[in-house]
Amino acid sequence: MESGWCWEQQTLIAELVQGMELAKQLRAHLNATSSVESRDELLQRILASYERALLILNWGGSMGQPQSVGVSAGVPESPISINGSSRSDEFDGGVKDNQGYNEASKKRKTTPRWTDHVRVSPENGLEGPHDDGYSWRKYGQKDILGAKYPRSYYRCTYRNTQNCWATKQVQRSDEDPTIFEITYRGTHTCAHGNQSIPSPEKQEKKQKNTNNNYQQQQSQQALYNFQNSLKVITEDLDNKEMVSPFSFPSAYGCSKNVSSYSPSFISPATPEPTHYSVSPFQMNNFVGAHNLQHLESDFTEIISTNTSATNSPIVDLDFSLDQVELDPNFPFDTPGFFS
DNA sequence: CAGATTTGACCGTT
DNA sequence: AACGGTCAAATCTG
Repeated sequence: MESGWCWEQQTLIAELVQGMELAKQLRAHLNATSSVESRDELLQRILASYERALLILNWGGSMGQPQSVGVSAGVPESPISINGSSRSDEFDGGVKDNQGYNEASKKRKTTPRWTDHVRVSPENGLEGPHDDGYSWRKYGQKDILGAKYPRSYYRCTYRNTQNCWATKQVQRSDEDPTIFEITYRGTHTCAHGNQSIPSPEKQEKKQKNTNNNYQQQQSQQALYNFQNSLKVITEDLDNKEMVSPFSFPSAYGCSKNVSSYSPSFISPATPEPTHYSVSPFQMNNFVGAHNLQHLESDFTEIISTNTSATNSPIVDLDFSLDQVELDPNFPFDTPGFFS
């Protein structure tokens, strides 16, 4: 934690360089008779790479706030990403009592939180929020004041077995019942969730229909289709940090604290605002879930929707955000940085 | 029978 | 005191 920036610099450079390389590859593909898939993949990887780079810059630079946001959001489950729904980060956490005293007791308060809005199209036969690739277990439901529909509370199925404290709340929109507002809290530290990436939602669905078979098989295809069917609701992004809720990159790590969890994967982001995790795989994989429809969107949106990296095994590298600051001397002129 | 869901009670925060 | 979030016993499901 102490010497975090160095790593960030390296990561930033690495991300940008990677993006450049991928762009070159894509260019080559444009001439060749490569498949659309390969181009898409390259494209997504490029976007992901730049997104991570921006995240780094954003963190460092701005307002010096604990942008837990991004991180946290990062990946936990970013359903969003999958469908590209918007993520309105509202982390409540951090700043205030981020001093880090009693972690346990303040866990809730400091846990980053972000909200996704997912619209389910009737034609898809999906009645609830899509599945975000993780396994959730409902632990409560409550009628919320002023809300027409009750709010459902879910926690990771592996809370006990893998000490995964990710939770989410699902609330159906009053105005448009086809829209579900999903608020995620904490990030997954469990190893699951990846496998079944995007399957049509299952949790809410369970309550209504019961067919959750197709999870894994059609994951990819389903994901793609599902994405297109979901409507992204973007709420005043202006107010949001440009930080992507999701994952990111690699590097933050100058800090050593490599996760306290034993497994080789860990969550993309820990509940503590000052923690960030990094997944080596995310660098290359998470993009998969990103979707094309964002291509036309603006930068902000792209950034805010990222996601899915939820799947890959993750290495949790904790580090303190407080350490992250944009270094005025950052070597942007590093060779190869922009070429 | 194990695991998931339901639901009223309990607790912390505001 | 009200509200939101979580717990946990009862119940359901495969």
